[in-house]
Formats: sequence, structure tokens, C-alpha cells
Amino acid sequence: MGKPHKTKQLDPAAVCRSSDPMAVRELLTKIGDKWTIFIVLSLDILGGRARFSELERAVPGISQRMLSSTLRTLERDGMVIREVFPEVPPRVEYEMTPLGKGLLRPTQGLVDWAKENWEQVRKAQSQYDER
Amino acid sequence: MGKPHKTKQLDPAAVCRSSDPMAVRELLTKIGDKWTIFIVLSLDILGGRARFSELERAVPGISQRMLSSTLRTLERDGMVIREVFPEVPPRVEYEMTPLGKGLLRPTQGLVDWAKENWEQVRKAQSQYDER
DNA sequence: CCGAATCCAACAAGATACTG
DNA sequence: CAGTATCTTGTTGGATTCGG
Repeated sequence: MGKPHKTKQLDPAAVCRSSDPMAVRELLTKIGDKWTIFIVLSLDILGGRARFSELERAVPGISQRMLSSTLRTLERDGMVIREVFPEVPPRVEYEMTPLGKGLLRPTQGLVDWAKENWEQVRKAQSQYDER
Repeated sequence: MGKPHKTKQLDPAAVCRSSDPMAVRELLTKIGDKWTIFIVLSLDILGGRARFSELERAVPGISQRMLSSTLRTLERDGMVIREVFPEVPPRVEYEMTPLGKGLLRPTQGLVDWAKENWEQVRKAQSQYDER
């Protein structure tokens, strides 16, 4: 509407300069994968700290393999800290870092949007599918 | 910290009730794929409306196949409207709906977070990789 | 110009079994 | 308990070709 008139010849790199979407996409790819969001939200609900088996119960349907590898990625990205207790039987706890907690805030924005608008998306889908 | 004490036995569905993460994950899976975020941001930069070839130029590296299929998904989800002009040569324009524009706002929260904290993530990664 | 159709490589992820 | 190893399958997306 009130935008400046559409440019015929757009600089191909314009998008990349505008908001560094490469980093954004890497981020979205990370937290948009099949399990990350569940684990992060579960960790938050559990008080920001939990052990492996607690997370396994908190995230229904996840396999040990995916829980393990996803947690490792989160650890590598500095989102969680992994602490091993030299006990028998072994105990390992995962704790969210300030960095990880900070990510929770913008994520919540998407959560809210999804809650408010998901019904409308569903409706659009079924309307589209009828044709 | 001030959180209620950690529950030993967490209801497996607690996470699902807390904020409907199934819808959230579907949303994140959508906008977390390889091209959606680029296309949406490009469409916004182009004034909310653009034709196929404009988007193709605006999103460097995208193939016709992915641009086409991603736009179709966005159309199905009610994020964009596809308008065909019966001309020769053919012209097709895509316009963001209010729903699609609304999604732009929470997405911007993630964009901002990524811009502010991505460097820290990179640092955490290289520190992790050294061991 | 704007796609659709087909084929194919790469990766994500489930199932299962096994260890310190 | 907290993983790893291996195998198999499903999905994503790139390249290419063709059509209205």
C-alpha cells in the first residue's frame, strides 16, 4: 500500500543484507526439526533442568537415539549444559543456559501465533483441498 | 529458581497441554524448511506482492521446482494468494494475505534473536568442536 | 513465462540390539 | 541409567526435461 514503488530490478542480495537470513534459516532449521522444540519446552517446564530419563518421559514418542543426538546438538550450540555425575547407576542432567532461555522468548511469540491462527490455517487448507 | 519444585512423575502429555506444541511444530516445520522464510521475507521486501520471476531473482539459488512447490504450500496454508493473468506470455503474481503478514511479526522476533545471538552460538560451537 | 513431471542423491530419523 | 551402533526407510530437494 504505502510502500515505495516496486523495483523492477531487485538486487539479488537485497534479502540477504536486510536481515541476515542465512543465520535465521540455520536457526529455524535447528529449532524447526522434529524434536528440538519439544525438548526445549519440556526442559523449561521441568524447571530448566532435568535428567535424560525425565526428558524421555516428558517427550512422548521420542527415541533414545533422537533424544541423545538432539541434546548433543543443543549442547554444541550452547543452549544446554550436560553434567555427568560419576555414580552407579549413572546420572546425567541437562540444564538450560541463559542463551537457551533467551531463545525461549521469541519462540513463545511463534507459539502464541500458532495458537491464535492455526485454526485459520487449517480452514484455508481444507478449502484449498476441496478444489 | 523460583519455580515450583521439580515433579518426579511428569504427566507425559503435560507438554502437549501447555501450549499445543503439535501445531507449533507443524508451523516450525513449515517455516523452518529450506526456502519458506526467504520467500516470505522477499515478498515482504518487494511490497507484499511479486511475480514468479521476481521472486526467482530475489531468492538466489532457488530452483523453479522449490519456488513453485513452496509457493503452493504457502497458498494452501492461506499465507499467499496466487493470481493468474490470462496473457501471453503468462503472468502470475503472488500476494501476501493478512494471515501471512501476521506471521511476519513473530518471525521477526526470531530474526532479531538470531542477529543478536548468532555469534555466541558460533563461539559455543567452535569451543565444543575443539574437544 | 510459469510452471509440471520425472529421476535421483543426500540426509533425517525409526527400529532394534547391545554396552559401561 | 544413559547412552552407542547398525540397519533400514522416508522425506527433502537438486537437476533436467517438457508443456501451455
